[in-house]
Amino acid sequence: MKSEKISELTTNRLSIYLRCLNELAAEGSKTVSSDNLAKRFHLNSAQIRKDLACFGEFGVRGVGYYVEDLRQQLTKILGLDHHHRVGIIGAGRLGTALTDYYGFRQTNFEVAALFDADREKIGTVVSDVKIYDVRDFAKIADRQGIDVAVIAVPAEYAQRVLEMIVASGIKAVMNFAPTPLLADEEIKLKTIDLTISLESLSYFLAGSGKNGKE
Amino acid sequence: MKSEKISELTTNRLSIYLRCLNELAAEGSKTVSSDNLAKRFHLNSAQIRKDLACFGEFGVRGVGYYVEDLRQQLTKILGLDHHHRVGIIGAGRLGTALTDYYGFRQTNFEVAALFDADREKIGTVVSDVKIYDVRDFAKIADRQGIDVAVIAVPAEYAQRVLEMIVASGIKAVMNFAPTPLLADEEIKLKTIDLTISLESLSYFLAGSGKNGKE
DNA sequence: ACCTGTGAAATCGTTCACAGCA
DNA sequence: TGCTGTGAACGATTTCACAGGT
Repeated sequence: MKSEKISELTTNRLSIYLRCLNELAAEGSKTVSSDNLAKRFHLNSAQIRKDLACFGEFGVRGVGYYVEDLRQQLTKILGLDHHHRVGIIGAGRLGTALTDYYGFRQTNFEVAALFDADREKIGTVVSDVKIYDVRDFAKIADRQGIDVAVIAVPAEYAQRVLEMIVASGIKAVMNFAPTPLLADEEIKLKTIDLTISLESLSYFLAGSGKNGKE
Repeated sequence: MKSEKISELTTNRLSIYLRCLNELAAEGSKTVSSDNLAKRFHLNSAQIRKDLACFGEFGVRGVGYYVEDLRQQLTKILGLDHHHRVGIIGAGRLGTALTDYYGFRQTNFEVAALFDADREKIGTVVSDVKIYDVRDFAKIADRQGIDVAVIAVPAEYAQRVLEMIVASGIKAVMNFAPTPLLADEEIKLKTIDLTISLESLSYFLAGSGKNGKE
């Protein structure tokens, strides 16, 4: 085990390993080797061993990893044994679609409240989640115990919304606005920029013929 | 200029530069230096010059880059001067939310058709886009000139849907199902895995106190 | 015989530093 | 003087290859 900085690339892969272990557990497998795991997605087995070695020595030489044991370890490492409450700012199409995104529930995240500036929307309910006035964000976030915020507003408001979120003491933010945001070091900000992904497809199609692959 | 392989990290940054150039052009700036661009997002100016140098010598020593010229060059390189027609498979919350996602229109992408397996949905219209039977995908895709597919179905169907898409001759695919998919080399597959992003936030909150940042 | 854990090598990406042109 | 384009240094990540445990 090494307690140095762990790269996000590594933790992202842990998510993938965990999913696979959940499947293996459901299928009744008792053990699995890194080679075996590597073949499922096409990864290198050394990478899997290295990723896991960041957190401890979970394997047994000559045998592999015990599926159930590793599953529990990864669940704990990723914090998936804790419940989180999510507030989504922006009750447009995207915000409401996310409200009942199955991935949230699956991952122990619960959408507790939506926020918008539109008078028409405030007070209404979407998928059992109430839409509040964005000006009451800090108050509601505190009252509801919200610890994760999702930014689903147009790009031009995103930075201001982020600042409001940070001011309310929330430390984990997911941003869907297609613009890079600036935040302090202690905030975990994850931007999902669909426009960049689209333009990446566009680039591929423009130069077409040449290689693709993820 | 070097015609070697260009990394996706580079083309992703081109998207960001282009956005910025569009703003600069709107503000009436005539020229901009790499140093100046670098300060807007906090990047290194050498990286910007290197990224651009992959595609040609666009700058002028002592001056910088001509905003309008570079804007047009990048638009062309990213293929944003071409129109694309999108088919979305899965007319659930996510699929329909994407249907009128503003980023599509902005980027010269047009959602031409939705596809679903649910009899109730087939034949109805969402935001002026018709929902077709997924079994007719190849036929409709061909008739409508669809060249980009979006997978917005549950994870367990995603691989099969991808194979159907590839079989119909489409080369660019965006996948929202939280599972890594396998595709041939000549297909450009971009997976946007919200579950991994969520688990990344969860990991951060679990080990909290320690550093965040994008 | 099999499989992990890990140094060492290879690859990929970023940043530095400066030559060279306007 | 100001700024680009780029080789060289640096840093991060991946892969190789094998020692060592069961």
